[in-house]
Amino acid sequence: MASTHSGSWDAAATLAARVVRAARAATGLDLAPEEALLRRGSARHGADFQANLAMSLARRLGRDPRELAAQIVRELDVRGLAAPAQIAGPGFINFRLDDAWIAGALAATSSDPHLGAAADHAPRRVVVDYSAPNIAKEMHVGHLRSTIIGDALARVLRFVGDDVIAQNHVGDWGTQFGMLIEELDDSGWSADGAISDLDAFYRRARAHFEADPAFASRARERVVALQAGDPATRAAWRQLVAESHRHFAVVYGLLDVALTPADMAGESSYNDQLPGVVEALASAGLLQPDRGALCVFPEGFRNRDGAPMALIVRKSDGGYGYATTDLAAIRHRVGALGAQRLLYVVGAAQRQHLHMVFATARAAGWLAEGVEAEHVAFGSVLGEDGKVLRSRAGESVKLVDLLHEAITRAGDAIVARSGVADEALARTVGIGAVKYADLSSDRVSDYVFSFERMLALDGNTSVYLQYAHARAAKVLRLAGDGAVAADDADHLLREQHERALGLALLGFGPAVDHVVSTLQPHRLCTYLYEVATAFSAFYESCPILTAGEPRLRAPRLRLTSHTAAVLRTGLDLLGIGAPERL
RNA sequence: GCCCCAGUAGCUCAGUGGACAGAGCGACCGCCUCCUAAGCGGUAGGCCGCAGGUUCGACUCCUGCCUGGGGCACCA
Repeated sequence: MASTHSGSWDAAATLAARVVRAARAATGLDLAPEEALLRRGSARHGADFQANLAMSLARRLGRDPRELAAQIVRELDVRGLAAPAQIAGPGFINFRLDDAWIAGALAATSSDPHLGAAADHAPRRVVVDYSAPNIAKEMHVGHLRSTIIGDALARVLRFVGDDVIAQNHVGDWGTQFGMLIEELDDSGWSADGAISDLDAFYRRARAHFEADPAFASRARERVVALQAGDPATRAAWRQLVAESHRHFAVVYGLLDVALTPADMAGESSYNDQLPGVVEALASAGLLQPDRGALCVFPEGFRNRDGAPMALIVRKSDGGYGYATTDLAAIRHRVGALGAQRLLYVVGAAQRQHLHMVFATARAAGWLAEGVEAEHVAFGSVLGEDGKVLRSRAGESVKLVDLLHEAITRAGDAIVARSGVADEALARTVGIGAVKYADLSSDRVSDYVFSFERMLALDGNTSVYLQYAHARAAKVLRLAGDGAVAADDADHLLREQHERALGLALLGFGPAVDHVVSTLQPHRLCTYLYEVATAFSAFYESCPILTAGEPRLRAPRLRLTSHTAAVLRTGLDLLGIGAPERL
C-alpha cells in the first residue's frame, strides 16, 4: 500500500531532508530542511535537482566547498530515490531521480484526490474579501482583478481544506445615494423596473446634481432621510441595490464566479455597529479628537508634514467613513464568523489605509494573536496613456462588454476551425482567456489594459492549456473506459519526454502549496503551462494509442490520464473550464 | 517633501543568493497520407534602469540616484 501521505512524494522535500541529515552527520550542524538550498537542477547538467548548501556552509566552517560537498555525499543515502549524487562546479550536489521512484510517486499521486497537494496543510477558517463592486455603477475592468484573483484564491484554499467564507464588501452606502434616489424619482423606472445602463444613470444623476441647485439640495435632504431610515427613501435605496445586484449577477454568471447574494456583506450592513466601534476605541484609550473629527493615530504612519497620520473613525459632521466600516468588518469577521485568517483582495493603492486599519484593529484587540490579516494587493489597470483607468471618468471598459467580446471572438475562432458554432464552448474559451490573462502575471505589477492581450488565444494562454487537456481527453476517449486501470503496473519512463512529463506532473502538489503560502495564482499558471508544454512535446514524439506494444501503450495512457487530471484540476482552481474537446 | 510598488529581448511577461538569464507575441526557417497544426522543432534578438556595496557567487540582498505609477484627514 502506497503512503497516503502525499508529501512523501515531493521529491525536493524528500531530498532536502536526506541532505540535511547527511550534512548533520558530516558537520554536526543541525540544519532546517530549507538550509539544504535544494533547487531544481538544470537539464544542461543532467540534474533533476541540486543542493547548494556546500558553498555557503563551507564559508561558515572555513572549509573547502568541494571537499565539504564530497563529505556530505559520502554520508548521503539516496538509495531508492536517486542515483548517487554528483558534485559539480564549485560544490553543487546534483541529483537524478530514479525512474522507479518517479513511477511510484506518479502511481501514488495520480490516485490521490489532491494529486499530491495539501499533504500537511492545517485547515483554517479564512475570510476572503473580494470583488467589491459599487451599487449603481457598472463593473469595469478594475473590478476584474479583485473578482478573478479572489475567486481563484478561494478555490485554491478550499481545495487544500480551508473553510473559506467569501465576503463581497459591496459599496452600497454613502452620500452619492441622495442624488441617485432623486434621479430615480425624477426619471422613474423604466416599464420593467430595470436600469439598462447603470453608468449612464449615474452620470445623469451627477449632471443634474451639478447643474441644478434645487436638485442638489433635494439630494442632500435625501441623504439625511436615508440615514434616518425614512421608509420611502429606504425602499428606493433597496430597489437600487437590488437592481445593481442583478447587474452583478450577470457578470458573475459570465465569469463563473460563485459569488451569491449570501456572500454580499455591503458597507451598509455594518451601519448599526459603527457607534459601537467608536465607543470601543474610546474605552481602549485609542481615540483622539482632532479638528472636530475622532481619530486613531496608529504607530508608524506619518503624513506629508511628518506628523502622525490620522485614521478618521468619525467625521467632524458626525458621520462615519470607510475606516470605521472596515474596522466593524474586522470585528464581525473575527468575532461572528470566527475567521483565523483575513484576506483582502484589494488594489495596491489601498495599502496604507489597510495597514492603518490592521494596526488599529490589533491595538484594539480585535485582531488577536494568531489571527492573520493580509492585504492581497494587485496593481492598477492602466490605460494606453499609462494612467490608471478610473470609472469616474466614465470611459473605462464595461466588464460585461469585455466579456461578450471575448466570447464573440472565441466563437469566431471556433467557427473558423470547425465550421460549427458552439456557444457553450465559446464561453469557456473566451472567459478562460480573459481570466488567464489576468491571473498569469504577478499580482502587484500594474498592467496596461489591452483588448488584444486579454483576448489572445495563442501561445501562453488558457487556450493552450485547454487544448492540451482536450488532446489528452480525446486520446482517453478513444482508448475507452477501463483502459487506464489503476493496477500495479509500473510506469515506464524510457523516453526522455515521458520522463520529463512525469517529473512535471509531480510538481502539482508543490505548485498548489506554493500558491497557498504566497497567494500568487500566477505560480499555478506557470506550472500548468510547463505541464502543457511537457505534454505537447510528449504527444508529438511518443505515439500513445498507436504505440502498438501494450507495454508502451499502458504507461503512456497513464501519463495521459494523469496529465488530464492535473490540467483539469489546475484549471478549475483558476476558475477556468477544461472542455473535453476544442 | 516623506512613504509604498514597479523597471528583465522590439512588445507582453516569468525567474527560490547559484552553473551559459527563460517563455509567449512579433520576425525568419522547417514539420500535417499518422491519437486535434489553437500544435511541434529551430534561428535571430539581452550593459536584467544607472552607480556603488555585501558575497566564493547578485536579475535576486543593502545604499544612493533616474524613470513611471500610487499613497499621504473627514470620497470609498
